[in-house]
Amino acid sequence: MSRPPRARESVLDAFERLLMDDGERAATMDATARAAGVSKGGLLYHFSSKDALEAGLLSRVEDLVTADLEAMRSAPEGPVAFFLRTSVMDDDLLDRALIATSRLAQGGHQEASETLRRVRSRWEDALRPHVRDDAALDLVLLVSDGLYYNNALTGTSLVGPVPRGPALEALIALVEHAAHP
Amino acid sequence: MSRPPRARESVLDAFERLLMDDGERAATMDATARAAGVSKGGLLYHFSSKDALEAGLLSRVEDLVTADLEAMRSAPEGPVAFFLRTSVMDDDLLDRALIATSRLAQGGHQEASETLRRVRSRWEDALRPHVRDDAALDLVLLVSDGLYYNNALTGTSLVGPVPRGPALEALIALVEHAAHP
DNA sequence: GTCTATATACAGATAGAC
DNA sequence: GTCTATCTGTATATAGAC
Repeated sequence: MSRPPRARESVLDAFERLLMDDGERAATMDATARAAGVSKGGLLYHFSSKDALEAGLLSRVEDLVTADLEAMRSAPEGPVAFFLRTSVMDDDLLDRALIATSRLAQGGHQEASETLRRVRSRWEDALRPHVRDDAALDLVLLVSDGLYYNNALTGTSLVGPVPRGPALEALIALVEHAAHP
Repeated sequence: MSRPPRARESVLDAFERLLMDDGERAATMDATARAAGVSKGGLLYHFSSKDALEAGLLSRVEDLVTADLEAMRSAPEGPVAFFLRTSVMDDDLLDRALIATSRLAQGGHQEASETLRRVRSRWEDALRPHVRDDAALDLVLLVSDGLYYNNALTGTSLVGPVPRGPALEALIALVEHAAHP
């Protein structure tokens, strides 16, 4: 399990950022290389094709979700509240990777869609024991999806319609009350 | 208030469909013309640039939302249940236009993002009198966003993770119970 | 109103120097 | 490992025939 080269990670970071901020169309090899501070040839040494670059992003997502599930299991406030709270984007590694992946998926990228489905199903399995029934599980997941969707729309910028602070706490309390067994 | 030319509408339909099914990148002028059964020159007669084509989609969305708000006001089951039920994609005119618009928005299209924000705010205003408080309003809107997000991901295809039939009824009941004044 | 032909720009990818 | 130069395909847009 070797640590990946630093330049490779910078390229992935830049690719994510471009997908988030400007969308799939703007996230070209050229723009990614420029944003990462390498030449196109340099990028192509680490990722020999656009497909390889995209695959790199997807595998990063899976790793980050594994870590997130671990944190969720041991969260003092409980998995449901933890899950909802961390669905409000904090610009952390997982949030960025997930939004970038959903940009790819919405661009028709088959494997990106499958990755998102698989990720959602892993969360589903982790949350199921902590909610009353299937409707409650749907509720929790859909609220989380809604939060991600809004975060993805506003990109990294400004204030969106996503509840924060006391409004977020009230929302979590409401969902918890509706969802708990 | 003249009826728009039929060819123009076909072009918009094709553009929507391409955005939904294959994403922003695939929704080129060329592909749109081909799918609408006209030549590129023919398309450019109706929409003199890509910007004009995108603007045509956005103005269609606003019109459809106006009609939807009218229907929501007079829905027998009440605005909240109507809103949630129609957030599960039925492949109707509004659903298609909205998903296509969100593809544009996620491609970095500024006016598309603004249109979606404006639309969301119109729904917000229509729903506010029918829910208990702000947290309940957030809940209803976020569940709807979550439904749209999942519909948008699975595109027009197959079964996604979106609840249907009895599962949808259970979800609506749960949200109604949590949200009603 | 709708077509073909073409100009210009930029995408992904290859070759090979350093 | 990283660079420059270049090939090939395709996107938007223009010009002008029918």
